[in-house]
Amino acid sequence: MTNQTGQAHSDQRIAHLVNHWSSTLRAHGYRLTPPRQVLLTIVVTHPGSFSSVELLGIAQTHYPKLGLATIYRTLETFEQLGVVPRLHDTQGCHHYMACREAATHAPPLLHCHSCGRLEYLEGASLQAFIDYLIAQSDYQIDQYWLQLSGLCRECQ
Amino acid sequence: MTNQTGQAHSDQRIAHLVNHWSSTLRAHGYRLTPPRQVLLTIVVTHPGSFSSVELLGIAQTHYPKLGLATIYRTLETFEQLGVVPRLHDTQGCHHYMACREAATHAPPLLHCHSCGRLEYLEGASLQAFIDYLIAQSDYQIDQYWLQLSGLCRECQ
DNA sequence: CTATCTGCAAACCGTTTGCAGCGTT
DNA sequence: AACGCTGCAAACGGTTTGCAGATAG
Repeated sequence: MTNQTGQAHSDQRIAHLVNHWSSTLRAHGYRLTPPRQVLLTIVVTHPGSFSSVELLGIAQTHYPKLGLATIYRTLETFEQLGVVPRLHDTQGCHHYMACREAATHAPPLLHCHSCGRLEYLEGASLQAFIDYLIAQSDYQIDQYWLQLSGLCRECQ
Repeated sequence: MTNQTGQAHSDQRIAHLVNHWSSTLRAHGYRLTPPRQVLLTIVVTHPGSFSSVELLGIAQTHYPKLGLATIYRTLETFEQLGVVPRLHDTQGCHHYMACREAATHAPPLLHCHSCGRLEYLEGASLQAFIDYLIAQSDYQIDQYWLQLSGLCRECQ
């Protein structure tokens, strides 16, 4: 789906996303610096999840003097703007990330151990089920986290 | 449900759990040392989730010279034996824990921000739904994580 | 020109490990 | 009496922070 007919498509799509998020950055008063451009492009391009250090490695092939502190600071603003969700998340957790079109909250994720591929699970039945769970519990739920891990079709 | 008619019940239940897990420890060749007894009782008694440092604090009121290293080491064996599940977990994550009757894998959890209460979500519909999701995806799922956070009835 | 952003290096904080002595079995 | 377990303190690794110079707007 990505490599046979779709290379040009994919490039367009990436360019579109980079544009979109660049505008968002600007709209929120952030400057569009080289480090941010580099990181934005990587994050939008990268197919799987990655850690801060992996991201640093990739980024430095494009922009050698980039440092870890910038990775963390940038990732934080990206996360706030919805460019990137955090895996596991909340209270002291960290690590993997991946890109997405537009998000307010982290949707359920499918994650492959082997190749790092990361996909979003979407669909009415899922949301309906979560809603059902929330209704069933007498909790006032403000955030949930569902993540399934295993091997994707190709890695099996 | 816990405090009006149930105090004696609850005490019995706790004693039973402590016994049960003590036997399990012995059966696996672990010694029943004071630190382990103290930690086991706390973990079984404590209503909500807790971090390693919180656990240290509680434990030291019973056994002052207990150190953090022991907390971590004990928590690890407790986790392996199924005494305690880990919140968030996998690949570098850490933090909260809570007690449970018997477990092979972490079941879905309901977590209250405010009081730290932690409950297990169980029921056929949930498992059925997870199975459905797993079947739907073309992934070979070997682990999943579902956690809902919010305010419990009392804290709302 | 100014305020934001960056790289560098040091500080931090939760967790792990090495080791010598202690205590369960 | 022996071996597993513990406390202490040092090491570790990921993340954050302070600061002075660089640069987008």
